[in-house]
Amino acid sequence: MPPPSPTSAPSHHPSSLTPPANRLRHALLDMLADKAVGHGARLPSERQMMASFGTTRITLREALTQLEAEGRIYRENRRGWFVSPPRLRYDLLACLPFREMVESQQRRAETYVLEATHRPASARIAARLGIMEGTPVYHIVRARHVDGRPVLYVEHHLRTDCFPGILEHDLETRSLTELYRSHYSIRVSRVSFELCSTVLDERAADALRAASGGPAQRVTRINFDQNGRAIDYDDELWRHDAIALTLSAAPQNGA
Amino acid sequence: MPPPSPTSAPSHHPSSLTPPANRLRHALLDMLADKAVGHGARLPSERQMMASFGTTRITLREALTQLEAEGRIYRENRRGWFVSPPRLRYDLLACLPFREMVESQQRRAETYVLEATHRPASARIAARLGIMEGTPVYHIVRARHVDGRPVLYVEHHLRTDCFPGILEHDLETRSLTELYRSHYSIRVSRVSFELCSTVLDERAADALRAASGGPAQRVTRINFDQNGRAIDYDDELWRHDAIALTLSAAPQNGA
DNA sequence: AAGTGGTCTAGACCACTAT
DNA sequence: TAGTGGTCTAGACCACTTT
Repeated sequence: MPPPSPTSAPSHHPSSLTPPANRLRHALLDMLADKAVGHGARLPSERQMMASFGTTRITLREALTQLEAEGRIYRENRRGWFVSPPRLRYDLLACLPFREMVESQQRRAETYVLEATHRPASARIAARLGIMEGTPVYHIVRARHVDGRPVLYVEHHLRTDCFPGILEHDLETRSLTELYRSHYSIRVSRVSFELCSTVLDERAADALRAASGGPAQRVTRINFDQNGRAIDYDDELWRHDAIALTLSAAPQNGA
Repeated sequence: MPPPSPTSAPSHHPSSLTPPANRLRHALLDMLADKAVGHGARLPSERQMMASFGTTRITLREALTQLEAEGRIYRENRRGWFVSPPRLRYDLLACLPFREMVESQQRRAETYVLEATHRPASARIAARLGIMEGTPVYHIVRARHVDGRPVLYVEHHLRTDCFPGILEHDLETRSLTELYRSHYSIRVSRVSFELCSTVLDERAADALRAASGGPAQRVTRINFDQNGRAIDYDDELWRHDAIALTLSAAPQNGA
């Protein structure tokens, strides 16, 4: 690879066909692949990379942002750039508790409760749960880590009439669906998802040590019990490079 | 916090508490909401906005890129910025043909065939179809538009032994699954998805009048017939602001 | 031909993290 | 306190789209 020609006299280097940003991207890809930069490893500082690749901050950052969008690297707010670990596979219909899902893939799970209160249901939440606006619902907010990296910010909204006193339980260790079954005799018999790609809002970004506005995958989910009643509504925001959603089922068309 | 006095005498405007980029974002949001800028409407040119908001090109572009990531606006390559129409709802298990899905939401569908050939299966494709690497497969590439906007780039890979001569049919008007049934007596009885957020590669970007590297939602799909045999493998790249994936089913856990 | 977005240069200051 | 990423300024040239 040619030395990063210093400012003047770029002369006749062979590889100067591709524009700088793209060359930069490939150079970075080489760095990710060739070296022993394992998953989660930190990249050199931007100023170091700037110097070693001979570019501007802005151009470098564009290349980094591109790789971030591709899901190959990620950043922690004001802390630097890191190599993305392989995506966690999230089987939507397996409905495994988070810990089991993570551990079955030989990875380590942690959960932190950020909030566990009740509050009146907003219009949106009430609509999804089929209750009156203003009815109290339990509001549980958690951050979940994989191998020490915070990747998921969830807000759960539970019908209080279904789960009286559920906030008293240990919500960092136990799975909600397991509590539903063991303490309230409620089983989830149908789930309804909506998925779309967005960005992290400030609260989520905060919990994930990310920059607000970073790329995210939203997974919202409504759980129904054996009587077809909506019992809770979850709003999940994942760091977009951290998961691959999977799904296998029979199609439901009448044809 | 001292007002971020922008160079020359902007005087004493009240809203100078928030940093410029965020103020800009809100100003743009106002523009999207307040005015009669309907879905698909074009935004003013960057230089115009630069002037009217009193910022730099780079700062402006950052705000625009942010709104793009949020799915509120999108860009067409070198043509400008546009207001995103509402997301198309894509029910993964309904398995409706594209045209029906779109038209049932009161929108207009168009399909263009970009390629219809056969070629030896790559290792990845062979693995997904359960065939030997190098076995020929049909390769169909299509671009699909909603209300005149290209939003989906798909590559289909079909087992040639299942669908001899399928390339002779009209692939712009007819749905593949309908052809499977009517001409080959093959029904899709199971589907398997993998979803993740990525970026548009050059070919997809080209077909979607987008910039390569723009945000995208990948949906890959394997269809199985009534005998459990993988019959085709689709790789879909959507403009990420164009869809919301939905899904409703019974969970599959044994518990 | 004019105007647009895409890309790039060469700096700067600030808030925050790490030491 | 030194170094980091986050943000911003003030320009420039090019390829492409549109008129």
